[in-house]
Amino acid sequence: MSMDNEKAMTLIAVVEDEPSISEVVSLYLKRAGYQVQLFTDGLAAQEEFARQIPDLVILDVMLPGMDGFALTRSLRDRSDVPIILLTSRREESDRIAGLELGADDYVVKPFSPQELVSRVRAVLRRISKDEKTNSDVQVTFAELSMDPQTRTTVVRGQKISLTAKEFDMLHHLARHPRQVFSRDQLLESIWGLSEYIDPSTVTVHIRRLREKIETDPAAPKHLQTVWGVGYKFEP
Amino acid sequence: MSMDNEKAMTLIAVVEDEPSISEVVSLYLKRAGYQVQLFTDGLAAQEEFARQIPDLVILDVMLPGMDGFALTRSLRDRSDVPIILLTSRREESDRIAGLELGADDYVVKPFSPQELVSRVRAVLRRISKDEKTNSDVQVTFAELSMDPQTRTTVVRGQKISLTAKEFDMLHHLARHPRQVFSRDQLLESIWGLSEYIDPSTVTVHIRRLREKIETDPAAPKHLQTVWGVGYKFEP
DNA sequence: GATTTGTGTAATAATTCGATCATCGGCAGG
DNA sequence: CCTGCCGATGATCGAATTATTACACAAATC
Repeated sequence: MSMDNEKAMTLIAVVEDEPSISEVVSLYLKRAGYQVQLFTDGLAAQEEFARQIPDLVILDVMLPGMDGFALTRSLRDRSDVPIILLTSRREESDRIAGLELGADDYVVKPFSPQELVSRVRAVLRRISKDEKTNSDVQVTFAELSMDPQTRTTVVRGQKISLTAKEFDMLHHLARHPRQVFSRDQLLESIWGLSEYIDPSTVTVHIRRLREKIETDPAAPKHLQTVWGVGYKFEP
Repeated sequence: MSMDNEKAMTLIAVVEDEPSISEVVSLYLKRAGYQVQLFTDGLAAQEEFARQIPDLVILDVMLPGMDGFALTRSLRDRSDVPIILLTSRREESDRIAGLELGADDYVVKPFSPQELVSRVRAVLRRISKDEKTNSDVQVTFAELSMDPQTRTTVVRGQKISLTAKEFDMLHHLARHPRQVFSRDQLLESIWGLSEYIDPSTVTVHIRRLREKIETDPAAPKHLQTVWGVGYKFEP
């Protein structure tokens, strides 16, 4: 899980009166690295929003005090904060009404928390160039540049060829320079959870990458080992 | 295969009535280095859990005796043990229900045993990360700054290298400046409760840290001894 | 279908770490 | 002042972690 600073600073307000739902949602959002603020009724939320507007709002349409639509409208009067609506009805009309009022997305109950998290990511990315999750960002450093579009890699002016996995791994590390990743983290972000791969596989890939990009693979300058923790890319 | 102590000590309970499934699951988990405890019905599992709570529970939703949901609830009442549900239906509602009850992940049958192992690892990693709450807060003082993301430490403008344990310990102390910690407290927060370590080990680590961060290690300015009590970090 | 390339795993070697021990030095109460 | 703790120091040794190499099999290419 990539835990970037931007995310850690991202405050998400959840307005939902059913604790069973808000708890799970809160758990997943926190786990995804966001800060979460919970409200159980619309009026309380509105009061707080008058003080501070969060970076994203998740709103139940049906709320005590002040319903989601009204809150959406009142928020839109004052800001462009991204809004995601939770609707328990499958009514198309709800959807339309919500979107017309300025919501950015909506999720129909019952939903999986994971789906909600990905929508949050999508909206943030769309609205405020949240990028990150994007695997097609170009990386450019003094000695290394990678272009995911063409999947080409240039090291010290020399174009080199990387295999698929090698490219993905180096790209992931280079996109988060200096940040340390454990073998398991790398496995999860590059191979995913759908298959079990032995962590030592990461070790081997790192070694192969070193042979390709380091001037002295035995004393790596860029692909560094952090003992007992993992690996990191040092530009 | 990497056979670390942490894993060798990790006990996973599998509650599943179909032998064909539980056998394979058990085989793969053992191969991945975990200790496995098998149960074929919910009640038996619950009895055992009353005695000893394992490190992770894999639960079939459909069970004789006591179903997965009920067992999840009863477990959650007493502990935060990570739970992974096995569900044979693709029903969204099962997913939601399970997650609302506090399960950490779920796998839909039919699943590959490898995927299950991946998820086990992912859940365990997430949990152990959560436990080290605030373990990724940056600390910044006049003479010391530490960044857990990159695991780098800068003392008086000079980047120094700390080993894993050294970093964890200094970070813990620096995160709570001026607060005194006994050796036992430090052992518990940095090493955890799962293994017994001689308290004098802390002494040795403190000494090594002093050598690395103090201008005069014999007269420490930052890592101070509080006689008969413990140590503290003075900014 | 044969050959080349890519990938994961296993076995083995090389490091690094860190827990413990033994000993020394200093603080405090009698 | 002395003595009984507690902390500091230095060295050592086993264990855990990473590096390296070789190999098997799969997938892609010709």
